[in-house]
Amino acid sequence: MAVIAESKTATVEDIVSQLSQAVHEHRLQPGAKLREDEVCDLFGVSRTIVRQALRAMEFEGLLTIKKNRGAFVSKPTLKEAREVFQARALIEPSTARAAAERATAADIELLEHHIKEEHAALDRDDSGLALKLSGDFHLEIARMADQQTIEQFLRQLVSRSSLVIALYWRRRNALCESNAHHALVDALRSGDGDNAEELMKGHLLDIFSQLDLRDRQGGSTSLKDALRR
Amino acid sequence: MAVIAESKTATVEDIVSQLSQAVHEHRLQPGAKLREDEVCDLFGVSRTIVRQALRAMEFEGLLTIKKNRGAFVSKPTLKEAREVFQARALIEPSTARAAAERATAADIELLEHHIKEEHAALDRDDSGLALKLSGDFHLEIARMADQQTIEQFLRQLVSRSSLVIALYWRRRNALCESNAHHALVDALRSGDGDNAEELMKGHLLDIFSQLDLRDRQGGSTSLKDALRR
DNA sequence: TAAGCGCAAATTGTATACGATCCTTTGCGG
DNA sequence: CCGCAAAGGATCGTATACAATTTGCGCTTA
Repeated sequence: MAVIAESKTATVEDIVSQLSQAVHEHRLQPGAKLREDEVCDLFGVSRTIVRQALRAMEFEGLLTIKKNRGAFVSKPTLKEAREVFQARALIEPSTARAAAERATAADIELLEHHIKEEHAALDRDDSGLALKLSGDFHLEIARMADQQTIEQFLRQLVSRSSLVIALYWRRRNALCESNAHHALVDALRSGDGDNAEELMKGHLLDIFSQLDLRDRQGGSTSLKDALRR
Repeated sequence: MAVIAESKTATVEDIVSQLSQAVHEHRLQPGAKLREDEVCDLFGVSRTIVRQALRAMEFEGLLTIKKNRGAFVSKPTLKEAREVFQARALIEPSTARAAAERATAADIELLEHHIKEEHAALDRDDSGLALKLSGDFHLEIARMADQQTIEQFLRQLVSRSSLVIALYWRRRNALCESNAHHALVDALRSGDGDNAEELMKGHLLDIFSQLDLRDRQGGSTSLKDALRR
């Protein structure tokens, strides 16, 4: 786990931030275990702080804490994966509409800068960072809509989306969704709420369609079945 | 329902549940302070457990923890109050539609039982309990829709709605919204998704229209008194 | 009398020690 | 050789002790 320790004592927020980013960028894969002592050593704090951080990430859906077993990066089930994107499809289109009606020039510039960074990350083959920036793009739109409650929910959904993508994405390399983001920015700039709403709806459907969310009859995950080929 | 200290050591969930219920029923008013030692004595556990419970309630939006100051029942601002009901208006209608398409006879019976309890509580002049049951009614519908992610969000929204109502409700005594709930159950029973969606939308608008936009100072309540009923 | 300063009490934040639980391994018996 | 059980180690859960911060009171002084 390539997380850098802080020179001075890290806060709960520092730990949550760094660990979250590691999950978002798929440096920590679903199922990975986070031992408390290990995190303590990495950040140079006591277990009290680490446990607060892990608990916070559990609330966000990033971790699953099993009693007396430890904290693990969540592994969303197929049902949860579908629910995440159903919820996003329910929330984000109208949020994009609201954003279009409120977007300032500075907002647009920020989004364009965001897309540029995303492209740069892809050019560097840093698909993990690109994925995180892609998520941040959606969050930025929610922020522009000036709906903090929705934004908070969306933050959780984007986090879980990252886990879903780690588990169910078909082609790991191709993340060619920047066109959709460009089109969205255009709609936001022109204040076209209808268009922004439709584009966002289509964009989410597009992502959804690229997930392999078919029922895997191996849901049993029986070891016997898995070994017989 | 027994409140006050348990004979055997209470768990974090016990404390969250009882404190949450106290907030939902307005026995704990927005702005009330929850001192850690006091909660410790009430439930007979150490501060470690109490702090976990308070932190969990903060994540749900019920409490606001100020560093080195303590935990207080949240006081949603006017903007937050609007956002809560805007979010509910966004989420709940489609949830009601999904529920209508999936409702079983047992589900309908449960909802009717719920309404009966709510009426009984109102007859007993226990408006606090009636309010909580009213919120649970909405959560029950989300559960019927089989959307756990949405249900989880709605749980937070219902919690915050309780705070909003405590602060901004016009007529504290009159909670005559059971008609809307009855109509909803009828729509759910007949599997009429369109109607359920419309009824839910209207119901939420109705509640929203009864909120008072003037600023109001909420009285503080003693924790001990609030938990003893 | 009102304002300002400072110390003490109360309250929360953090670290650590101890106890409980779970998993692995090892040893014995079949 | 295999299966079951007990012991040991590793890890987490809880309580308590100590440190840091805030708050409120009382004193002083203009």
